[in-house]
Amino acid sequence: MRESTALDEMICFQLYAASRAMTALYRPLLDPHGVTYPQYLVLRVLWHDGPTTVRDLGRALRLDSGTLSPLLKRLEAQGLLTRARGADDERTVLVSLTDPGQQLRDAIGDLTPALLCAVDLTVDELTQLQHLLIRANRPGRTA
Amino acid sequence: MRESTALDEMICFQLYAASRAMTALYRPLLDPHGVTYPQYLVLRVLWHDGPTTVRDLGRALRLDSGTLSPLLKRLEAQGLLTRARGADDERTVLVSLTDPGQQLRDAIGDLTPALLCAVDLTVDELTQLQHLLIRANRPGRTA
DNA sequence: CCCAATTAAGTTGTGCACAACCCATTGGTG
DNA sequence: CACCAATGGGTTGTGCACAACTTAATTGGG
Repeated sequence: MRESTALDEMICFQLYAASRAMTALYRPLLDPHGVTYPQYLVLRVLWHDGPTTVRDLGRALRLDSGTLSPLLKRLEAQGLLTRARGADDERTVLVSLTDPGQQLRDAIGDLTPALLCAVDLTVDELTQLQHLLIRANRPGRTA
Repeated sequence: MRESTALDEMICFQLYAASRAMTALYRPLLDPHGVTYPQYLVLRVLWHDGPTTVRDLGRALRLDSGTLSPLLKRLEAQGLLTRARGADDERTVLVSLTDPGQQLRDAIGDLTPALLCAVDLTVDELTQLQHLLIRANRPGRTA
């Protein structure tokens, strides 16, 4: 049967499908607040770390400026954050939350319970999955 | 520290990051053949199952016609497949591989080895990950 | 000091993902 | 037969992801 249902292919498809299913779970929870899942991830970094450069946001989320620039522009247009050129280094742009951006943290609240009950996994299995994914995200030999 | 690095959030981000990292691994392998990762998934279904309706492709890949229609149109423009309205049911469209589409299977070959050595996981861990993802893709209580 | 290489953001173009819609065909049911 | 809900596929609009490129600022070496 050749490689029709080979191991790696299955894992890769499951990963791809699970990632899309996960954002689909977040959608109805975030939609009322007017933000998407990637936007929510950016906000989480800002809630946790305070004002952050575009470069550091990119490092944290593994996204480049081609993705972040328009995304941040949309969040800025919503009044959730501001962007300002760095004083010391004019190349950098520092992203800071506005008051509405800060308040959104409490408005959205903790999404954990809603998500946990939507997945058929125990807490142990989730922890296991998390550790495997973290290791999977740390590639071995890129060459 | 509130829910700044909560369990579910970490897993969801790891899933999101791992999925993107995975398609990034496929990109250089598929690029020379002129297909993307989602296009490759469609081809795999066709290689495995033969002519398939758009509806069944959507069920297999968990994608709707809004995603599949333009994707299939691009594969058709490349001469890799053809689309034809069903004879019995005029609503359905049957997707069939052309000869070049069939030959691409051998041209691309088995990508497993290249992918395995790019991930820092043992075969056992990959199997474990696969089973967890399969269960994660089977949601518990949607309501 | 000056210039080349590097870095930080942004822009452009392509393709995926999905919601919201449209339309034609189908398969009942009255 | 007439009607009507359901189904299959397509289109439109928005946003994400990324490659490739551009521009401006910075840094380091001669």
